[in-house]
Amino acid sequence: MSLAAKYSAESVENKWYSYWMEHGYFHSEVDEREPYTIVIPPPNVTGVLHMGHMLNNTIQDVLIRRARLLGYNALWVPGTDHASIATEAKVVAKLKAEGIEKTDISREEFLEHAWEWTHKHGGIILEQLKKLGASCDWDRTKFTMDDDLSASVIRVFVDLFNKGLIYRGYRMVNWDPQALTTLSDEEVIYEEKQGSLYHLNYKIEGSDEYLTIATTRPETILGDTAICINPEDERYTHLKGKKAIVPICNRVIPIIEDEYVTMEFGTGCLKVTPAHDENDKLLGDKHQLEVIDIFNDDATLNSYGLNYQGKDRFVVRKEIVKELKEIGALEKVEQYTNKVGTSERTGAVIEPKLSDQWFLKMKDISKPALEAVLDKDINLVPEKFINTYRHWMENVRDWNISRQLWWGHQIPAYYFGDGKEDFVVAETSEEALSMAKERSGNPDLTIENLKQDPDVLDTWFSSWLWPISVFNGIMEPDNKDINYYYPTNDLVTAPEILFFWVARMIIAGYEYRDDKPFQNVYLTGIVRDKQRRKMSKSLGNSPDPIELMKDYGADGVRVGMLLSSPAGNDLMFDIDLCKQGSGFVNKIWNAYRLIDGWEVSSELPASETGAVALNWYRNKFNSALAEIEDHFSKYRISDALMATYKLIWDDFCSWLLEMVKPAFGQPIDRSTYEGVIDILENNLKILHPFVPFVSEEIWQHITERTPEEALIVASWPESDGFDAKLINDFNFASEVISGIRTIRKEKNISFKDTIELSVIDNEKVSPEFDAVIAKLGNVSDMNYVAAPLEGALTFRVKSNEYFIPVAGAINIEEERTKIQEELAYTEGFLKSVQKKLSNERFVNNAPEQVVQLEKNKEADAKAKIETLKASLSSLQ
RNA sequence: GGGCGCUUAGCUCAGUUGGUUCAGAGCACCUCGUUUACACCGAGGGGGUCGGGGGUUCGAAUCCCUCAGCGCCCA
Repeated sequence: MSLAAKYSAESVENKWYSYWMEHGYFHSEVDEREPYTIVIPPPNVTGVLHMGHMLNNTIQDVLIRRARLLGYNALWVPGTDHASIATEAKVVAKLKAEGIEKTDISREEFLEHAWEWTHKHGGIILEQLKKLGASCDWDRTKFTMDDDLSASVIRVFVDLFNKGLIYRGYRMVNWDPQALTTLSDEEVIYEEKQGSLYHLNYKIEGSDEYLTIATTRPETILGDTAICINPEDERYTHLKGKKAIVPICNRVIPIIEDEYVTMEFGTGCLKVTPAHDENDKLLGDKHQLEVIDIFNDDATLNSYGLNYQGKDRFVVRKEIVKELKEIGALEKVEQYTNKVGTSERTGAVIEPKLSDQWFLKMKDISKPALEAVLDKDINLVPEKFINTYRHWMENVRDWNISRQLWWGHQIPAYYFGDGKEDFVVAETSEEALSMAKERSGNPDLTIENLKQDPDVLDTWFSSWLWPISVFNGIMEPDNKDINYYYPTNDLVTAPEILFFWVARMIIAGYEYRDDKPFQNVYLTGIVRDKQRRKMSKSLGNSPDPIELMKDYGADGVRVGMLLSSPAGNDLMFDIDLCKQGSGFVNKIWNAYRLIDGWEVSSELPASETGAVALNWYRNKFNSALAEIEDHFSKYRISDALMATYKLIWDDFCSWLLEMVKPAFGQPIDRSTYEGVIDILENNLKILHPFVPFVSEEIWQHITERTPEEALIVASWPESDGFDAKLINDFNFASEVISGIRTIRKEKNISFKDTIELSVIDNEKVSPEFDAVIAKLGNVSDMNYVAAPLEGALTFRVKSNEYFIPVAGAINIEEERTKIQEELAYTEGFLKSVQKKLSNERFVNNAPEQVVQLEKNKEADAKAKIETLKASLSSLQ
């Protein structure tokens, strides 16, 4: 049966993925082997695969497949995240399209819709990962809102509350007026926006004088409760202790003094609006100022907005400026660029807002997590992220964990009265009831009297438990899975969520397991397009991964993704890389086609050239394997791939196969053939993590295999060392072959015509590869000679000189020029080496090795010069 | 404003504590070749004063200073 000249990816991929699934190779159970575990960074349940997923899941699959081959009990746990705000936004939008407002339905009804949506779209992304070849243990697929994971979240909340680490606070938070929820600091994106700086005049009470303040937000003057000046500012000394009148609302407010005010900025006068600016709030607290919130939750103005009540903040900004101008309170307007916080999810401009929220105290709980990374108990790859991590952890702020949403884990706090402190925290409502009875002293309380806090927890408050909760390690802290698989080995994720997620998982790990959640964190780059733009839906610059895999095959895309993705560096995605990937797959395929097409003869004696070639490749393979292992140990996945790529393409295909290839129409001897198959099998093993499909296809095509013999569960080849001299000798031979090829090309000697080759062997090279030289150079006779051959073309490798006699006259002038150029160059080189060697300080200070190397260079150059000179004189 | 990092061939990047083949790879490019696995091919080739300047050293892409440009994080 002859194989197709082009590898057909799609049918092969489906065939082997099903085969792997059927035989349960991805599934892991606790056994006596050493575990190797990865938990997937759970993608949003309703998301679809994008290039970032492609990259980090390809890396994870490479790691897990290699671990499987290395004999570990490899487990890759897949799953999805409920993505509170993102999913809720999608459901709200969907309902809206159907004419249903979230505000018109009950929480229960809304959640029904949300679950329906989740069941419909959830898992699409996991199906897409299968196309990529991801060898996850799908029997263990988890979702952050599964019953056991939800129970874990609630238990942790209650526990932290009981430890006094969770508190309720009236704090300034980032409010998204569109989603009507708070956001964590990390969910706020600061964008530079062109705005205006308005200079406004405030009348001084009891005088005709004015003072001028500068603000970017004139609508907030209605919430002003003070003017602040710097006590050192001599311009305003006379205003100390006086009062100012806010324009429009005519509120009389004190003029306070604080060093906080920068005298150089604006006018040196600051309006203080404690309800709408974090710094103003601090000032307000310090000076005990009144707090006036002028906004409704959707950022329209409330009754403090007077005639602007009910209008949106940006509308009011325009209108109020107009009114201020009319009443003469607008001094001037300047162009001003400032950074405005916007919501990562909705894009709305964030409004600082004071409200009751739940917080987690971070300072003490995060200490072990900081130390773990600084002490290298946990390795960040690349290391440059350690600094960033430390900076964040040393300045960590309390974590606002409540969100005004419905989709997520509802906060297990139950209110039994109207007072701010009239609540209890418990895992169940029954428990809450008995606690509430005790707290209130009212034994007649019923479940109906309890009102659970309507907020849900920040999504990250469930995903920070992920490496523990997927093994149910919170609810059953001593179960055999958590004891065996935890801590996990490698985490592969994007640097953008180093703090959101990675740092918090580390914190939770030490708090709940007293151990790190993972040993190594591999931070991938961000996938960008050729113009360095981040790939995004809105830009439409992101290729559809599924389409890519159709065009280039999953293996091709995997190789394409990995070819240029050093850890932590952004990767400029270029579709040509996938082309290169599928080209590589095709190359592997065709190498096998060649071997598969050979007729094998048991009668033929073992070929000597074949034996030499096989021996060389085994050594070369071992040396490459050592290099590949080294790259893997440093998480240099793309370098490991490139080393594999070159080994297969250059050494295996271009050299080995050409060396052992039988003449046209001739069979190959069995011994050589078996050697090639053995080598091919080892190649497939090291290829498998990168290109699982084509490697399994070929592996299974070589011979009939039982399920236990599948490539996916084969053994990673073991290196038994290599002979460096042998590899060097081969390199020398390959230079000779290159020399022959160059001459053939220069002189237009067809490869079909045999040549004779004579050599003056000054280097005393091992003749081991002479047969190889003869074969690949199409040399009929190879002679060792003592004197130059006259009338022959020449080339040199080191101090060896090679002669190829040709019919017809040699252009002596041309040959002389060529040799003279080589001579001039070598003499120049010798001079520079000798200069170095005659420098006493070099000889005395440099390590012996380095000096010896220079001496070797000198000797080599001298030998070569002699050869060249001899050639020249023979050309006289 | 504070912190971190980057700048090496046309592009994307290696270059490990300063010292092995006058600085490497892949891609791209140029030339030649349809030789019986593969044109998603083969053989060969060109291309960098390692961002600029200064310093330390026998020796610097590598260490130090400085200037310029770019990026990221935090405020």
